[in-house]
Amino acid sequence: MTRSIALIDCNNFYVSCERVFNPQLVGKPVVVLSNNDGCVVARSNEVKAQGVRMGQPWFQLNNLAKQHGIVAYSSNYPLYADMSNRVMGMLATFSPDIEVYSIDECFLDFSGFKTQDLTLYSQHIRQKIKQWIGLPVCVGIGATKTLAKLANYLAKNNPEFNGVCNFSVMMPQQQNDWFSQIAVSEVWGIGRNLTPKLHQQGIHTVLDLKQANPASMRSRFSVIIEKTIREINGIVCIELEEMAAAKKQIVSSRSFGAPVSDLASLEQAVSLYVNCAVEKLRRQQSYASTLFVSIRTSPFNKKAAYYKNGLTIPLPMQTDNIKLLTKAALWGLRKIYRKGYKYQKAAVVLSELVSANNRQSDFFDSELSGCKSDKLMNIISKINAIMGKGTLKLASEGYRQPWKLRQSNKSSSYTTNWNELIHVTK
DNA sequence: ATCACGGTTTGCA
DNA sequence: CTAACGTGCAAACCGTGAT
Repeated sequence: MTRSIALIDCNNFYVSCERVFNPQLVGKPVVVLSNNDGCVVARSNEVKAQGVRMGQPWFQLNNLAKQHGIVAYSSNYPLYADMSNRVMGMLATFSPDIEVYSIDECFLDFSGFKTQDLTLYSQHIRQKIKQWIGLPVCVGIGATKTLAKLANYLAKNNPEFNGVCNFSVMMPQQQNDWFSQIAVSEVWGIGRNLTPKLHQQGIHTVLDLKQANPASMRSRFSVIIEKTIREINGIVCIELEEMAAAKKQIVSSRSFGAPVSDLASLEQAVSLYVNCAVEKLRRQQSYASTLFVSIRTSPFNKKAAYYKNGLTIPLPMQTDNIKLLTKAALWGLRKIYRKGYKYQKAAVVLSELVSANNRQSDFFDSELSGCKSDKLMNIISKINAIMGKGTLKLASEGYRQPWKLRQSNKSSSYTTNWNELIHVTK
């Protein structure tokens, strides 16, 4: 049976979220910046038209921003996460089979639905999400996830589709016409490194890739590209994954708001990152076997000396205990710390994760795995979940945090914090 | 010659 | 006033020592 898979993608998601609560921004050039107000991570159409690239450092855009009056927001992740949950919750009512792919994208399996009805059904979905949440979305439909992604790309970039492109009702010849107009780099899984290599092979458009030989492309590149080619030809190789698989590795890394030289500040930052990683670890009910801690100076600063180092620490037992993990991380940090450098970033990685039911119990079952501290951990997690992140924390995180993120223009957390709701009326 | 390993780099979104 | 460039994950790769 031919499948029908839809990809629903929010337009310029972060920018659109800001516009919901600040409608004067509609029609104006708006960007949202990454952590530390470093790079552009979301652009309104007006900004894209100016040639601003995804991931471009904000400081490089000073002149252009002044010239065109570009409004820049610091990223407000609590707001975007909450808006995303609302969208996903609504989408789940339109099909029983759903994969939340990213904060702004979602696959719905419409297999078994009448393909002729899907375009109208998708228009209905768009209209409801606009009406109830305020966000604009586009829908792409195809026989595979890769085709759904491509259909979505067409829906986004060609007004004649009115936000919905359905390959399932399109003639093959017409599909190929579109494919011949889309650059191969737009295909899901074809990134900036594969693109020039494909160009060398004479593959420039999606149609070129569709007609390439999957087997020989596999031997030349990888199995990934073989799957991609087959998917463009309508053969499902990438299944819908309704249950998010447990992560094999959990990373918490962040750049500092200002360079840091003293060990004490690094210790605070690393403690916070361990906290953050452990929250994720416990949410997926896993235990870590090793912890990796690393620090580095800025690779961009040519005037100051560069230094980076990291250390993998095997843990005496599989654990989710924040005290034990913090202790290990700080021990590692002190090993790799060198005086006299301006550090810009630290990271904590938990790996060799095992899920709760596969966990090996410790023969000696010491206090570390025992009930006492586990109970304390559970209580800390619960209180933080109810009262807000960071309500309770280990003292090693520190009270004043001069190294914390720069966020010079963050909007209010309108939907997740009562105290910030007031700003809506100001 | 081949494998398992760990650590590092690459690639992608 | 100046300097200022993200994060998270997995797969691929690569050197090493063991078999």
